[in-house]
Amino acid sequence: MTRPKKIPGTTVSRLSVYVRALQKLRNEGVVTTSSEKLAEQIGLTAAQIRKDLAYFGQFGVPGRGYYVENLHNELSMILGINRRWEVALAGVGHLGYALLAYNGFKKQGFDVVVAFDKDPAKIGQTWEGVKIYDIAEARSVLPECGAEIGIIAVPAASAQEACDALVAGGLKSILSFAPGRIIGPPDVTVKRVDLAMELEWLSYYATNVGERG
Amino acid sequence: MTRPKKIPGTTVSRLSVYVRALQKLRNEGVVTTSSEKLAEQIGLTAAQIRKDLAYFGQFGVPGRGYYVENLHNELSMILGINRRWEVALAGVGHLGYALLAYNGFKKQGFDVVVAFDKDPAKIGQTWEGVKIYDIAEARSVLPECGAEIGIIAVPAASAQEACDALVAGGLKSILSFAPGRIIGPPDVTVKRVDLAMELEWLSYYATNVGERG
DNA sequence: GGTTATTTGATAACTTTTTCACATATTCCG
DNA sequence: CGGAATATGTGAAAAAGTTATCAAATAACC
Repeated sequence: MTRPKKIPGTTVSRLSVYVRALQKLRNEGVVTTSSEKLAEQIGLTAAQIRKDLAYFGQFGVPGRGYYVENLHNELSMILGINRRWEVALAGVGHLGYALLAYNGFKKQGFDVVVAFDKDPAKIGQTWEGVKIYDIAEARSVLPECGAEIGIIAVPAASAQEACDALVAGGLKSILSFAPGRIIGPPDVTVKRVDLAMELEWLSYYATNVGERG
Repeated sequence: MTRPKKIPGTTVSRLSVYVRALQKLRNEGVVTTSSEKLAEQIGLTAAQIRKDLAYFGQFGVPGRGYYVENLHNELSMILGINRRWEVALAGVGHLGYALLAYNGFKKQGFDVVVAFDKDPAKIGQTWEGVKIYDIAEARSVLPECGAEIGIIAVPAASAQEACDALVAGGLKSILSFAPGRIIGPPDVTVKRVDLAMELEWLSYYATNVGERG
């Protein structure tokens, strides 16, 4: 019903930014804002914001702007973050543990409820209230614990295996921190974050000064 | 000299992907490849790859393709990763420690050589061979240790302060993992990675099934 | 050594995304 | 209650980015 046109991925990304900005305003007790003010707060253009919102409906009041609380609720609903998401974590190395303990996830409604690893020394333990299972058990464990999103934080060499295991457990949304390509079935969304690549981006702009900044 | 046109950011991002793919081929002993083969390996179109490369020069041989080693070297040079980068880390919490210990950075030539924190219990210690200083000392410590890139892994509330400290120490390239906007001087490049936002992206596509995947 | 098969690099066509501009709707204020 | 001010939503224009096409260049083969 809320899908008359195809939504650009860039718009979806910005939706998160809008929600954050609105969260901040809401905490500060601000009742209304405008595309102009939001744009300045975020560092975008007002037209961009209005265009993005227009994909999903009409949320503003001409002459007045947007009601912060209302817009925040609407966008949260669109993003699907007006609820709690249970998350499964594959890989409890340094990075995995950091993600397990990361408050930013909980704060946004993402709860790691189960973890997997290959290391026998870790399997069976409970870290930060989260029990660690053998990744080979993902298929049987996952359906019971309600997790819908998976995070892969294993070394590149095991990433595809971890992905396969999570998919076998029924997950359809996966965020991978492993370098390298991971291939899943067409009905599974895999999003990658490559930390080293982000640094390479900086390296480029530091090397070719003047291109930007 | 290698800057006749303005390079799209998307192209720069893909450059990293190309370098990774070429690294892999090189390790496998492959001598030549083609835009077609690379495209299939990566999951792009051949035209896209040729277009991207065309921004920087001519690297291929008609009728033959690209010499893997040569192209890898050329692109590494363009990205500025044909050298070692020394990195300063602000924030040695869970995430900071994970980044400190992350092998993926070292593998790509990024070396964390110094760390900062506010916690008196950590200041003065050495973790993973990296000494931890008071963030307030960044201004004096940084110029001596040669770091050119900074990574911010502190809570959102301290992020701007950490950024200011790194900038005061002379850094011009900063990667921030803190949620929220960070503002630096115009000559400083700040790149953000917001982990929770990546999950929200998944949340959107999981909620609005059919939009993608 | 010439002919055929490849594959590039460049240009053109197309698509997507962003910006602009304004008519329209609503509030605010006297 | 009416007029001025404000800010939305949208259609059109501009810009950016992607895909398709093809002539030119090189290599492989006979």
